[in-house]
Amino acid sequence: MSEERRQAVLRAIVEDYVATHEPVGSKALADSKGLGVSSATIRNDMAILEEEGLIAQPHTSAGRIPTDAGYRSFVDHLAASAIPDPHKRAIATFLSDAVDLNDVVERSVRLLSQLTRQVAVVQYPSLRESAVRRVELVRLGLERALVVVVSADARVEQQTIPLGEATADEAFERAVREVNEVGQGLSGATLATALGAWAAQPGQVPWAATLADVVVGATRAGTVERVMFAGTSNLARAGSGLEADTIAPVLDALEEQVLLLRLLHEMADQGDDVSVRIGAETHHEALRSTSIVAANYGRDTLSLVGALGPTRMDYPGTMAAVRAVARYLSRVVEL
Amino acid sequence: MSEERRQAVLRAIVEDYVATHEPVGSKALADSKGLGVSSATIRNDMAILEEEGLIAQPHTSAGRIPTDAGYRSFVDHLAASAIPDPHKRAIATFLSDAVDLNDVVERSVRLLSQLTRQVAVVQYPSLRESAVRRVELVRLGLERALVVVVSADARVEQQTIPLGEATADEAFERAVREVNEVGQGLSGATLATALGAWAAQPGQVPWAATLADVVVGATRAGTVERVMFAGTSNLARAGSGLEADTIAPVLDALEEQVLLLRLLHEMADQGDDVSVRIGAETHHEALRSTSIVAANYGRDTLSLVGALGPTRMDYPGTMAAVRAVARYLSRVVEL
DNA sequence: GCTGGCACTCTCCGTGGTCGAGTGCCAATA
DNA sequence: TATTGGCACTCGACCACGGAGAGTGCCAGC
Repeated sequence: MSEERRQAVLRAIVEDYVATHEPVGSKALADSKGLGVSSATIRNDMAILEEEGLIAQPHTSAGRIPTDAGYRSFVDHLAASAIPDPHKRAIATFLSDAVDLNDVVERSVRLLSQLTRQVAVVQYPSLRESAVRRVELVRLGLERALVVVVSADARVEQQTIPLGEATADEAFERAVREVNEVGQGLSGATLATALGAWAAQPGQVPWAATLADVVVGATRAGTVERVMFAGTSNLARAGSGLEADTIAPVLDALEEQVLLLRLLHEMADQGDDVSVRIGAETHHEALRSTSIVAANYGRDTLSLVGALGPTRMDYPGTMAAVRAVARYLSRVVEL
Repeated sequence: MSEERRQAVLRAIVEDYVATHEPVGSKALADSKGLGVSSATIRNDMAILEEEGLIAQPHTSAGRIPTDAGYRSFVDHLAASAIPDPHKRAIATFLSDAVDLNDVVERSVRLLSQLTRQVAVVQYPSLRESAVRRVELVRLGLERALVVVVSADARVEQQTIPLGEATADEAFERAVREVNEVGQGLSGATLATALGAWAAQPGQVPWAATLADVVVGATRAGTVERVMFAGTSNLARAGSGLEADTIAPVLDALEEQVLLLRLLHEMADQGDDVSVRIGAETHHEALRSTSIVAANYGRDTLSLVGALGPTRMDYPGTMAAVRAVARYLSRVVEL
């Protein structure tokens, strides 16, 4: 009753079930896979695996299917597999001529959804703290203005602020000029104190403090967090294996980006190369029958890419694709 | 055999079918709705409506369901209904404290999806032609740079350009300064000729023409067209009435924004208050069993908001909600 | 510790029969 | 002429039944 063989049986069950979407029986396993033992032996192993909670039968006298714990064990015993060559080429082609950060993210997410046939998720790279390059103010009506902050690492942030009351043109222009003079090239605490001092000057426009806050906020690390996703149709596609009524909550969870972000962050904190959450491990009711494979890319640990699909997914393939895309994204972003 | 009564019968069929999602028979109609005639009469009317192609029976001896043409007739004979008060209040609350254009769009789309229980779509307001306010260039590595164009009407566009070869810092800075001097405050053809002349000057950096193009492009009308959507889960929700296998193509169509944009534009061109495309009228295979209700908002005809759902949708309600959101959006955008 | 065999238990699927909603048509009526 | 009540008919939905087949657990033998 070798421990090894039982792992092999589990692996075989997972692979077969993922491929066929049908409970797998002892006989079929003994025949097709080259385990070299009879179906009776496999039945014994199955009984033990079931006691350990790794597999289950949907109803008496049906084949077995892996439980969440079973998938977990399967994934944990998985050796990193190579990235298929066609994928490599696809990635290189797809991402090579992106115009824009936005474009890179968009292409990545589409590509990943195609490679994995799952829902792909990419989190926008969040800022490292960076210096102010230029601040622009544009009037919107009498009492509002749009602040545009261009930072040294080529990010653009925009936000509107209330002016409180009508401000004369000269005062308006002067404020813009001064903010640029004071803030340009500064970042972090230095920037905050410099702009704070400026805003506190007597005779300053009343909205100076607000403006200062916005500029400081725009250059701080991690201000903007957005996720983009693609391939939601893969959830609904025939053979995804998700029940019709479980799809709606998943779509909701995706649109509720906050939820997804928190989850991705938790996963990133584990710091592995690629990390996997299976079924209930996501700690979200809506994602109970889905799994997420995620990896971070770039230098900091805040940039994330992942794929989401039914727990019954092709883990090795998905992990390889996520790893590959993460790697290429790193290369592009770290330029 | 009054023409009027037949319309009433059709209306009753549509309303009943939308409510129950089940084929409606002559007896049920005669009983519940106050048509004041017997079921036999209704049967006669139904026979005529069926000849006209407005209703059909899924199989012999079942009730009738409206065809696409039936919905069309129903919608065409519809009087504009009032916007329910709770909706009015919801809209006012939801949109009042938006920070940002992006924020307005995002809130609108979420709101509309909640009000209609359909997929909501909002197209970003596209630019009217506008003047250059400021151009910024940020180096990205040796051979690429990010161009940021802030235009007079507070839009920010960014794009990267190749520099072709390493450019000295002074030349780089000079180019930025000159572009701002030449372009600032100009728009349209004037801007194009001015920047064209500048780029053609002898001794100019090799990427001057590219830069000029980007700046001109960024201020042209209709450069950026994006749609944002929300409520995709409504497609999958129980009782949406869509078959599981028709959902995937719809999700694909949504992600393929180009397709959706073209369709919305066609609808806008009809110029009605609210326009409706039913089933095959969308001219897209994937949207064959869905309908779209759309309206434009703002001054120009390029800004669009709409709701997409199964052909069997609550047209009066959806139309009212779309109209309401469009109206409020107009108010916000036209500030 | 592995294997073959056997009895048992399920689900799946096709059959056949009943039920009832809904129809079309027709003759009678206002 | 339009409407109505009545009647025979059709066809899908539902249910019960039963056989087939896949898969299991257990046990005795190697």
